[in-house]
Amino acid sequence: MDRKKLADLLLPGITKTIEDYEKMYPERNIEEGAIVTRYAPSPTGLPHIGNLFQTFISMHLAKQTSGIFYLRIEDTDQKRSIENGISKIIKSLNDFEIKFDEGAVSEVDEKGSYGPYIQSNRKEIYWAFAKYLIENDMAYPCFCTEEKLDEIRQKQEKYKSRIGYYGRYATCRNLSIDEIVKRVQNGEKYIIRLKSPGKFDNKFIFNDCIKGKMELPENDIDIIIIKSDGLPTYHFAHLVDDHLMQTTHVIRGDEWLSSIPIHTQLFRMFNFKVPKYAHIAPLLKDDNGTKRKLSKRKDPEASVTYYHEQGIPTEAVILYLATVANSNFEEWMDNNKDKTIDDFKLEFKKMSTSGALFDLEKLLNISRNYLSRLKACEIYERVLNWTKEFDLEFKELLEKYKEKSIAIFNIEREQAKPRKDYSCYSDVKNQVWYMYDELFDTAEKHYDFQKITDKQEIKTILNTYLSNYYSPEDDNETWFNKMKDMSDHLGYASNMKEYKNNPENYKGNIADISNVLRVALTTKSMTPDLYQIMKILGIDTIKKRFDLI
RNA sequence: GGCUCGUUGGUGAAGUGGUUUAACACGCCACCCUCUCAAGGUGGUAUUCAUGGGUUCGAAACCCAUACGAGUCACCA
Repeated sequence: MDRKKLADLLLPGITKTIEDYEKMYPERNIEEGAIVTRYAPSPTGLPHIGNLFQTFISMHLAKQTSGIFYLRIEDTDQKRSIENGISKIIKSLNDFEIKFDEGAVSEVDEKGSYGPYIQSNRKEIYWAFAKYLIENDMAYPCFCTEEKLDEIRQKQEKYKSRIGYYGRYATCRNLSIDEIVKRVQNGEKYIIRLKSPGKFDNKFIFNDCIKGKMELPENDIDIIIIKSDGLPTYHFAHLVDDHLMQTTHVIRGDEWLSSIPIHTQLFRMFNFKVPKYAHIAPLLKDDNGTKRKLSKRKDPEASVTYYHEQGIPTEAVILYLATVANSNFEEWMDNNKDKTIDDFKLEFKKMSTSGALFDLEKLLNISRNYLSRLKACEIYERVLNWTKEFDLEFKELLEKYKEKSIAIFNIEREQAKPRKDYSCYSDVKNQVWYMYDELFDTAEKHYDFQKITDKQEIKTILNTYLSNYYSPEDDNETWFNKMKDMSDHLGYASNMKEYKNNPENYKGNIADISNVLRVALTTKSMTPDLYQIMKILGIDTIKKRFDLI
């Protein structure tokens, strides 16, 4: 029997050849320098923030070079797949404006002419490629059982050799064709291994787009390319898919870096052009002084649903990830206020070679800035949307008092340097609850009076203000002048400088008076502009709240 | 254990041999601003770039060693 027939015996029923597949997928019509890249998750769960980071980078690079960003589903480990995994992945990325030019669009549909994009539908393609290797004596069947492999491993550990199926440990490597045929006909189970031509002592230079030049040993391990379930391993699928789909840049987590010897070897054995690789360092978390990879199980902020629940705008998350990707992004954004993130030129060279600590505080700061630049009505829509899922009580108030709510959100907003009160939608209620009678009346109140705490004096101030000074029609300036007048009248300094020079001449100052009004109305000593708050609350509410003191 | 990568402040980092007495941003602290807070303004916040050697007139940057950290070594991706 010759090798061609042997290949047929091992991987039966395959009619197409590599050449056939090459012809099926025409060369991509893209410009010089365009990046074709992909996100290739296994559908085992929702993406985490690290996946989002990676997809943001990939999509952005593809866009800025007029390239292609596609979604390929790596479901070759069928045990771990979850139900509707594909749709869930697509949806949660869509929330962050991560969109694909081609690839899977649901469990059953896809778009683009380089598919199928779901690996479990590509079995015969992988087999055709594996057959080619067998025919050319570059792959062979391995009959070793799990126990046998265990035995080899133990022996290697005992003699402190490198672990793996290679060299003299690769016992199935030199089986004769006759013997293979015999064992196959006996019904023995087998998998297909690569006959690695590499030598561990040979080094080669690899140039990563992010990590730069490094020296790596050749791969000499006869890795498995087709598993006993007939599906390919990651390494082999990567070769076949990224070749046929004409990926120019493989952008992925740096846990793959050590597989580079295998991957480049595979491409060379087929005489295929090796794609460029960019290995992204992971997002890290400080865990009692040591840094470790952000983990979905241990860290709530690692999961993308966290941002949804907290009401952190997805735009802010992306802005933060952009600054982590290229730290000059923030400065660029500051200097290019008229441009959007899409105009920013992301560079591999500026990406960190070691992982960055994930800084939630910084993210919230970015979020605060982002929200401060939105219009009051936009804030209203977004907060309302968020409450629909997470705070029905507040949702009803927002709907009932739409105009008023927008007015509240507009306090100190339309100015050159707007207030930055909210870092996320879930913050909003805590900041403005006292503006709604329903919430104020039922709240347990802790009045935060500061300097003036004497009940009688407080009452005097409130009554004097209401009967002699307050008028709902006053504009800001009039309102403030009246505050000054009242301060003078009651023996408090209306001029802060004056007060600082001669504090002993006064009972206090205008700030103390303002504090009394502020706290009586809101219970809080720190709020936005008091004039505007009073304007929105209205005379009736003001009276009612003063009466409570 | 083998292989590989990394180590600049509380954080993200800029920086690839000489206006660096280390940019910028977040955080923190102080002060300022005709109401508080926020914002804004001003200033402070690494005598020093993991440690030890070396190269050089000159090093955070180049070389070597050590320490520490990370990744990987599956019929998982």
